[in-house]
Amino acid sequence: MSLPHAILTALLEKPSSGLELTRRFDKSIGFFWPATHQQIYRELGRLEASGHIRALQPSGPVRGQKKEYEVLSEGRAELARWTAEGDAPRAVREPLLLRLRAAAVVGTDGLAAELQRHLTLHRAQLDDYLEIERHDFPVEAADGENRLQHAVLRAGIGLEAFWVQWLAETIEALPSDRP
Amino acid sequence: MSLPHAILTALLEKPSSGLELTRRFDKSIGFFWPATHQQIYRELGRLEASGHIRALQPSGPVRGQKKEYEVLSEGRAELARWTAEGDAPRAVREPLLLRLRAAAVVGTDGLAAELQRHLTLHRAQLDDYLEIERHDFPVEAADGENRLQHAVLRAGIGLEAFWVQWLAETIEALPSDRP
DNA sequence: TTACCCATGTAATAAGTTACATGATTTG
DNA sequence: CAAATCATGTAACTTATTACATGGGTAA
Repeated sequence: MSLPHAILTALLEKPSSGLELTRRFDKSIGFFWPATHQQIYRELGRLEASGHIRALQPSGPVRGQKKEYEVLSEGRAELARWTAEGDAPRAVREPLLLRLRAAAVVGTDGLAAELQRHLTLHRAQLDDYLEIERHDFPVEAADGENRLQHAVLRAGIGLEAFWVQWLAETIEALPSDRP
Repeated sequence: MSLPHAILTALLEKPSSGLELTRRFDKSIGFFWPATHQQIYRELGRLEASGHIRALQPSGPVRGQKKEYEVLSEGRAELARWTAEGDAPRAVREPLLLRLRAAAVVGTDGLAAELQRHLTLHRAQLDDYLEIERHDFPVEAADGENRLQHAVLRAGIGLEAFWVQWLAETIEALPSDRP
């Protein structure tokens, strides 16, 4: 039940249409909770039906017409409630790790290339995050209003840095490297 | 499509019944791909139907009777195929990070306690992993047959260590800490 | 013999993915 | 006006979660 709350957060930061939300997800909240435009439209419909948000232009819902949404007080209350709520940390669910376990049984063919490919991807993502940090959280304005957003970005940076390091180590230690 | 391959890997390591698989998932493969017994039974049924595995006791499938499965050569081939296959790294999807973003908008009530709770959980998981490492991968037998399994465990250790550090930093920097 | 655990399963729901459909607006 | 793009949606399918059902064995 996280997607509706991710959407409420995004809409509180700035009222938007479905497609605008999709774009913003692709480069912000979606780093930690990806969603396609189909999911977002479906969820916007539900949030509107439950009175958490409303469309700004009350004109007839014509297909192909942009529809902006804003959060109502009920939506804000629901988001505050959810924010204080607790849950267990999410498990990892990374298929690459399963592939390593499988490779221990059926052989490591193709594994080195796959690890290398992931390393490249994670390095690129890490660079993206660091660029965002340089741009949005410059050192001279350290820790102002947006301490929380910065903490979230730091999590992304830390996770990518971990993967980069682990992949490099694991590639190094792979049997095929030592004939 | 990872669960069937996780099950094939587990069954190759050791033929098991559904409930035994569930138990083993809870303390091994399931760290990186959790599954409930319902998921596992369903998937075992599919794998049997598609000829990848077979039940050992061919007696009538009586409800409540233990049923052991083993992997057939088709299943091993399928697992090898999948292992060499590639896919994109999984996104993070951690609701706690969404809560931080939400808290930046609706307030940080309850957030510190939740971060503290996660810190405790991640510390415990890290300790569990380190204990497993001490037990299963002692330094004197460094890097033998099970280099790959060790790499997977190292990933778990690295991820938990990251969360412990990030949570400690973030709790420290939380506004409510400085009145 | 009741209660508990082992073991396998069904059903319903929610969430996520993939493919496709449709209208409006801009641009060559 | 044809093609591309913006924008909103439907439909079908797969995966994951939650709750419940059923039967067998064992021990208080």
